[in-house]
Amino acid sequence: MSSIRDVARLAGVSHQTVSRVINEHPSVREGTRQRVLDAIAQLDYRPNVAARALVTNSLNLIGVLSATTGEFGATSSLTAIEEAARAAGYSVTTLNLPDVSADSIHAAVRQLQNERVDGLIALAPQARVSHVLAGMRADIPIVTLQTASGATAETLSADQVAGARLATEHLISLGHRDVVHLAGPQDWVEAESRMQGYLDAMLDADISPFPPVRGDWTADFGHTAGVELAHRGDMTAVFVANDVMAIGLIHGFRDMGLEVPRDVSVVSFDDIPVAAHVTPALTTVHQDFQALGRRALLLLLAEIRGETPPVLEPAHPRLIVRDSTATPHTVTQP
Amino acid sequence: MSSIRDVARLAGVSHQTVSRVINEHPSVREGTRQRVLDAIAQLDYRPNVAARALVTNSLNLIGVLSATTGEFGATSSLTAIEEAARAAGYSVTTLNLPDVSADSIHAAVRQLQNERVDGLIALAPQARVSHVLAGMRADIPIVTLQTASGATAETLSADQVAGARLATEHLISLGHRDVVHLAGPQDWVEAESRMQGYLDAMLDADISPFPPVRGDWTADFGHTAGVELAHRGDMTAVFVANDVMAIGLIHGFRDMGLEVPRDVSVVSFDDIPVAAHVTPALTTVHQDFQALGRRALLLLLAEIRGETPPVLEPAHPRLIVRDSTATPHTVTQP
DNA sequence: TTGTAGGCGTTATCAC
DNA sequence: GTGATAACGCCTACAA
Repeated sequence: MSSIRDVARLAGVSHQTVSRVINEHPSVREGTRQRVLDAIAQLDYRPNVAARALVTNSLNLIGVLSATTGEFGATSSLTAIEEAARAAGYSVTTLNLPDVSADSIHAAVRQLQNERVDGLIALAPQARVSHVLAGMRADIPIVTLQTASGATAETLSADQVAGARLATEHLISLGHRDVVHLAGPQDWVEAESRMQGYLDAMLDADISPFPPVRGDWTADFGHTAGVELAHRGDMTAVFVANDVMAIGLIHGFRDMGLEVPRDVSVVSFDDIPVAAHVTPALTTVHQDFQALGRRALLLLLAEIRGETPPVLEPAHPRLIVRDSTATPHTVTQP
Repeated sequence: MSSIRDVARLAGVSHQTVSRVINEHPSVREGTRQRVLDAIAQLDYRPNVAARALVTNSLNLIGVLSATTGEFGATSSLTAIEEAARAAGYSVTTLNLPDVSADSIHAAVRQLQNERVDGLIALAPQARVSHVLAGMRADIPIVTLQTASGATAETLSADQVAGARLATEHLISLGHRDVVHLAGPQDWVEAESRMQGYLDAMLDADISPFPPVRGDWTADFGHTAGVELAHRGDMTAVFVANDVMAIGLIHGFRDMGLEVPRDVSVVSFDDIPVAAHVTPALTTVHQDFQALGRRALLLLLAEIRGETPPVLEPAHPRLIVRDSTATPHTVTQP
């Protein structure tokens, strides 16, 4: 593997001139530049990132701390982050948290710092993670994605509350009053925001909300919840915090002889790729996870470069109405 | 940020001794070792990876070249790779291919080499990608994941053919003879293997197979195919190359008044998390994508270290029978 | 516009 | 067992 000096020798210049060409320094005569470029091509020379990092003190690397388990949203955001980062000349290293204890979070951040990342994006929707992060004051910029609470670190999210309100209001506008919320895990900021949107919508309509059912995002839990709610039988609609749980919920309902939307309406959140194809097709709130990822990266780069961060208005989720909602049974058959 | 010399000064030794302690060199007196360790802790010293990489010529970095679009399988494997790599002391950088042209593949490998990865795993199920990779002879080890064809590079995969055969034989054993295969894209090795399994099973049972329908893995395509196949109406069962397409297919069938499994049976591949909860619950072939990822990493590490690669027997997919299959209509109602 | 000197933080080599 | 010295490949600063 040839070095900058080999190129210099071949081009008949000093290694410093080669460095200038590589870094696009303006004061290099065009002829010299060409000779150097030729030599570079001829030797298939590639700058050594380690050597450069040693002196510039930056590897042009950003870290992603992920506490997700391959959900659709997180995966989409991650891909977007990676692409945007490379486009900006940074490479990306990902670290999956084994659990969300303060210890593993500390260890993970420490590890990423040891790897000399220039900044890091936390793809960690659990409130606890953002809190631990906020309380750590690592000496690199950190942007937390998909988290709504202000905390200390830079945070960013779609407007989950508005989306949830949209979903709930859709049910109410159809005539539902007995609307249950199947929520996400307590610790997740998104879960809280979506619940907030539900509560807001219910109270605005002068309906007293039910105590929410706490789920864990999985289809399996949704199924269990479906069976239980069918037993209770005191609601005509459910707002579910994500599509995957909704699919399980509908399954549970069916096992108990309840059909959606004939007997119960269901609205959920995310618009995963199969949402339009399951039976019934899901009425759901669509989010642009990729845009979210790109924006997180923009924010982080601004912080790394010490620029003033761009002003980013929150993304606006929108409701997609499909087959899982209808006017309530009791209303259509008085 | 303190350096090895700061530690040396504080511990009253030479920087070289500190280096020995860090690298667990045997010949350091225990007392000295402790003093150095204390100094390290006191200064919160962290080795500079760039400086180390400069002299060892390795960043302890492995690259993952991904040509997938967030499918369940690829995502699971990627996570497993990342975790296994970190456990082995390597960090991971991911590069998503914008497209699978030879140019982008070349550029991507080049980019990863510029980043000084010690080896790379291609999470690229398209045959073309493995071919381009095999023809490139980059000067770093490359392991290709989820690819069955031998090619030149190290490859690794679950036994897709066996899994597909299992699925098809299940249909045949139920009494189906008119079994259509909704395949994956032509270029994907997995798609080819699954088709091969279908063909094998059909021929073994002395049934002449249908020409397969080419899909693209998406639920949307599945839906289109469902509508078309319903028009044709010449089959009693479909073996679909993945669950997501199967969900779309069933949707398309339903739009045309065909119920699964009453009118048509469907078997698919992957066992994604919602497979058990959609209606009807999918009979499908389960694969352990995480194990696949871990094995890919094992193979790569062996190559990087110049060891003889471990002998890995292919993973054995298994069939999970749920509700989407039944005995054929024409047989149950003679 | 171009070249020379020095140093970034670490490991390897060879003394002692 | 420990230390001095020389790289590793590059960039910054300064000199020509």
